[in-house]
Order: sequence, then structure tokens, then C-alpha cells
Amino acid sequence: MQELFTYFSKFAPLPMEGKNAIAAISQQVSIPKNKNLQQIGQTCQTIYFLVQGLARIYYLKNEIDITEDFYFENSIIVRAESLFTGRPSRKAIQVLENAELIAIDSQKFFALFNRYPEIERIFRKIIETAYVETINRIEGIQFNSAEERYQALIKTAPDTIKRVPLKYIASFLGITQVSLSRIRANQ
Amino acid sequence: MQELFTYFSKFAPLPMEGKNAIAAISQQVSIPKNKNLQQIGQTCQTIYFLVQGLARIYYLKNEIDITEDFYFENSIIVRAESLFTGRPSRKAIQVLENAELIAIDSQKFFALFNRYPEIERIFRKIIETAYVETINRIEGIQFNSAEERYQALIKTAPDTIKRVPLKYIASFLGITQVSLSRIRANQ
DNA sequence: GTAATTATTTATCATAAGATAAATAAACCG
DNA sequence: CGGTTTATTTATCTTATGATAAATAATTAC
Repeated sequence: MQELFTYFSKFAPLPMEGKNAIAAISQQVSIPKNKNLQQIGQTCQTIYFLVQGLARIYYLKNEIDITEDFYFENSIIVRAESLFTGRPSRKAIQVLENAELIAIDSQKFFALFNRYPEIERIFRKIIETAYVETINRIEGIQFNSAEERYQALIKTAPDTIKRVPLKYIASFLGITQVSLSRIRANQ
Repeated sequence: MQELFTYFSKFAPLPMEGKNAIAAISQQVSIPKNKNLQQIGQTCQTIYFLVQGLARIYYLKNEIDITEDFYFENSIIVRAESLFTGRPSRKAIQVLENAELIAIDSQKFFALFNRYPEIERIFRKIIETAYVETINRIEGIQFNSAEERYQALIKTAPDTIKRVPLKYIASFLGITQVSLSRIRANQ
């Protein structure tokens, strides 16, 4: 739990009482490499914090597997389109390395907001940050060539190339696996 | 102000005292068609609510004007990458029709969060909603052809085609103006 | 209302990236 | 360890979209 609170403390202070309240609704989870943490079709009712390992969110489009995003140590993983709408998610969370996570019951977590405004504030700031990242990502996709996007990834998230199979990276970059391979060959 | 509070009430209830506090830090603004409401390089310190008219956020990439997003009546306009980081924005807000807005001082607005948790809650939910829309938009860009993206826009936001000049729509869809024109001709 | 500006379309040519298939290379499993 | 599966690369061919230029249409300003 310590990693989680260290992460939270970057957004706003959280008194001990609030920490205890969160600890009471959280569980440690271990998942082996390549297993899905959440399946497509399940409604997102858990806020995950990745302590150790690597994960991705993906979905299927015409039977093709498309990676929406990657998650590394010390990050929150939620399927926002489901968590914030209450609708079943079209997306799955898959772990790409053996992983240790903290699972927080989202209903109970949201219920804490009334008693602990600090928790609501931290969560708000986490979402604000995620929102900004997503906006920036659109910009990165919009008018960059496949090669520029690959180079940008190497620069901004070199871990991705090192730790993630290329087949998952290609769709994340919005290109085919074959195209990514071609780009890599031209370097 | 009434339009703003009606909009807010969709997210969470807001007592009269909170409304008055917001009214006290807000101003009505009128801007003529095609004028910039905020310039590139300014730090975002205002939360706008569009009462009447139409606006867009745009930025320049290699001297090319790229539309990030469009905003219609009854929506909040902020340059999130600046508002949430405190850094100067690389983006401008331009009004595409004569517009009526409510301008809320963001510093003062955020300061209200401590006294009125309801306001923080409303704002959090607004950002959550915007975040989900942005995630969905990435999905729409990622593996759709230019034509599919154009068709999707006609379907999900027909107002855009009716009210916005095509030159602004093209970059929003991630394609050139010429390409958009070609797509329209093939229908 | 006419000229000047700006937006949109059309045409031509070039190219990045998709589709498909096959060859290697790497990872996994009994 | 050897065989099987899975991932990555390479090759060929096709196509959607970009770049550029020019024509037409619409809007704006005097």
C-alpha cells in the first residue's frame, strides 16, 4: 500500500485516517504474465494501481486486437469509458509481465469522497493529469507519420520498446505490425 | 448565468450559496465572429462557458493551423494542457460565430473548492466526461479511414458540418482540406 | 454591385502505409 | 533438447491520401 500512498501524495496530502479508509477497501492482487485482469464486457468497478509489472488496455475492432494504452509501475489503471458511465467496457486489461497490483473497489472509493474531500481531490487531479496526457496523445497521432510516432515513442517512453512485444506497439501507434517492422528496418 | 447552472446541475446539485460564489467571480463576455478569445502563448486562467455561438481550439504545427476541437452551446471551454499544468498554452480559442460566454476566473474558481465541495465535485465530473470523450476520440481516429471519420462526424455531430467551415473540419479529422473535398465529392 | 479576398473543388502525380503471403527468428512446452 | 507455436521480418503489389497547382465558388469590403 505504501507505493499507492506515495503516488497519491504527489497530487495532494492525505491524512492517515483517509489512508486507512482506502486500505480497508483495497486488496493486493498478483496476476501472471499475459493473463487478463479484466475481460471485455465487464463493467469497470475496480481502480487498479500497478505496483510491479506492466499492463495494457486493449479492445477488438473487427476481430483485430488494438492496444489503447500501456501502463508501467506506479500508475493507476481504469477503463474510464466504463467507470465513469457505468456501462460495460468494450476493453480488457491484460498484464504483460507478472504483476502486483492494488485493487480498490470503485463504488466504495467514490463513497469515501463525502467523508474525505482530500480523496476526491487526489482522484480529481489524477483524472486531470490523465486527461491532459490523452489530449497530448491525440496531437501526437493527428499529423505525424508512422515513423515520427515511432521515434516519439522511443524518445518519450523507451521502456515501451524494451518491454512490450512489437505486435502490441504497432496498434498503439495506429499502424500495422508489418509497417512497424519496415520502419524499424529503415533505421 | 442561468444556462451555466443548468449545465452544472446535470453533474451534481449546487446550493444557492455556491451559485452566488461562482456568480461573484464570473463575467459575461461577447466576442465577434472569427476573433480569438485567447491567444497562443497565454496561460489558461479562465474557464469559459459558451452560452451562444460556436468556438474551436486550434494550434499551429509547422505554420499549419490544426483544429483540436469544436465547442457548441452549453459547453465548457478550457485549454486543459495549460490550465492543469500552469504552463503557457500552445493553443488558441477562436470564436467561429458571434458568441456569448461566461468567463470564470480559474484561480478563484479552484479556491472555492475548499468551501464548496459541491463545486469541486461538479468540476471533477465535467473533467471525467471530457476525458472519456477524448479517449473515445482516439479510438475514432486510430483505425478509421478518412472517409469513415467524416461519416462518423456527420452522424455524431451534424452541426459541425453545417456550421463550421470545411477548412477547419479537415484538420480536426486529421486530413487535408483537399482530401476532405475529395471524400465529399465521392458521396 | 463589383472587385478583391477567401474557401472549396478538381486534376495530376508521388508516396507512405495497407494487404497478403512467405521466410526467419524467437519463445515456449513437454 | 527438439518440436511446435508465436513473433518478427522481408517481399510484392495495391491504394488511400498527401503535395502541388489551378479552376471555380462563395464571402467580404468598399
